[in-house]
Amino acid sequence: MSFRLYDTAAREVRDFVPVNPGQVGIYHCGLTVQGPPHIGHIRKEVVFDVLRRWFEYNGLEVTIVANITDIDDKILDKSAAAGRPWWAWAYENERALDAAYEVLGCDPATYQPRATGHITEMIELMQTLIKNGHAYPADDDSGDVYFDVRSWPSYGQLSGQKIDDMAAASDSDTRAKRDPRDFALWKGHKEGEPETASWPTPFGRGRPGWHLECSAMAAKYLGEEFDIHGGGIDLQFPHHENELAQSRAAGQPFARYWMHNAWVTMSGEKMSKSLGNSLLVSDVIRRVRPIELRYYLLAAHYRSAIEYSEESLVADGAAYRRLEGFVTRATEVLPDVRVADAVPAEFAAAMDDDLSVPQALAVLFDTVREGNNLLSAGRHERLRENLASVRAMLGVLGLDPLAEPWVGLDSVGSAGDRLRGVVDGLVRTLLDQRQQARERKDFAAADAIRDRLNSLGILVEDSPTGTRWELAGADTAAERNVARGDVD
RNA sequence: GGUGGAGUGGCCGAGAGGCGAGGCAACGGCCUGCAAAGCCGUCUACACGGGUUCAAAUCCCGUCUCCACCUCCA
Repeated sequence: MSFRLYDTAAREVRDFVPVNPGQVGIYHCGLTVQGPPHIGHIRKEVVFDVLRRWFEYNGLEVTIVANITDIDDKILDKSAAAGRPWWAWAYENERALDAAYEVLGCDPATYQPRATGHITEMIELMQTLIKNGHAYPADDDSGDVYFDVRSWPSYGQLSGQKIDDMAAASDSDTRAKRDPRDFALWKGHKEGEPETASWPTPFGRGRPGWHLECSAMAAKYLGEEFDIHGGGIDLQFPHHENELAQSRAAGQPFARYWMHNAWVTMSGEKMSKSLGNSLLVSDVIRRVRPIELRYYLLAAHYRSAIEYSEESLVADGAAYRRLEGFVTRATEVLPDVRVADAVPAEFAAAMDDDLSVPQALAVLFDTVREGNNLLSAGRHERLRENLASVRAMLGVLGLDPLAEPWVGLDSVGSAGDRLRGVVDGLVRTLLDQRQQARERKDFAAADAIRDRLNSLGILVEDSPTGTRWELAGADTAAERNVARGDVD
């Protein structure tokens, strides 16, 4: 493949060359599980899911490691405020995050290591850094361990900043620091913090500084040199800058490419908790189908901010239903079409160019328009190729309505299957009566049946091959599958 | 103070010297008993002021506005 990726460190698009031919190792920062995920958090997951799918389409073997930061200041603060153990709080939010991945059709990471499970690796890394002269334990008895930024000349290379222009680090007390910019590798245990939130080290009891875990875990699972390190753009500094400094100072080459996605903003500003809960993934998927939310989050280029609005979310839902509608109608005519092995060259070229999803979507929409024309013209042989191609493109984006996880009734179970059969049978009975009315030109009666179904939230659509019905605004893929049927 | 990004048609959103990206909405037409869906068409935009060029949304200079990061952030 001739994939090109914008590398934050180089500030330009670079040819992608993996460390090991045929394989890709990706590390992206999961979440600090201090609360349930909002749609900004999950955008990152969707972006990296599309990246993974594109690599897999191209035959590469992909390993994805996404950390879970399950101990930090905010987790301690919020769990204490809620009167719950920090570990219960963190784990509950980790499960909410996993549920959000799943509902948006993101394949799980190869592994999701937790910070608290890698204390030993962090201690080893600190010892290496101290031995190399790049870190030091605080000489008060705080138990803190700091990275010595002055000892690392290229500190600031990722974010393009000079040490002397930076503000002092505020993540810990500055008294014991040699330079105010030094950052904490390890935070000594403080009075009033739970004993369970501290671990023994040669430097005293304490807990991980945020940055250290990623250096330790990335090296453990992906090796000392790996392909892509990613996350939200805000992580560029300080988090990724610090990771890079730690790992390089410990003698590791670390990531070859740095990939950062932009924000979901509201009213032009970064999303934050003050905006309330309305944009939690769990809440938004009550208003739009998860697959439409996925479309919304991937339709813009990953390096462009998405300015959230209810209107654009709804508009993108309509755009997705245009794609889905074609697949549905064409599949009714040609039920045995398989997904094509290859996507159109123009689509591939767009994806290869730094994951240019907007241009790839333009190719997809053009192909769908052509497909709709073939469908009306009854040109089934060409339609067959067209549909196979459309589904291949949708598959790369994780949006094929006939592929997992969007199809299949596993989550509904046999009771749901039976219910679907019952509902379909009832609706079909009414639609049969409507058809009889239409045949005797009693359009008033026919329209009355349709209006009645509409008022129940059932959309009725006639086509040359029969009448289709569908539940309007179904909340979930499972529900939609339950509540949908075709009548010949 | 330092670093980086952005301003595109009613809305969303690509592009980065020359052939109207794409989507949503609206309007007109075709199709339909009527709808819906689909198709065809219409709406010729690039913050502002200069400049370079045969040609500028794109390059240069200046101005305005907005946003992010500067050690808790996806």
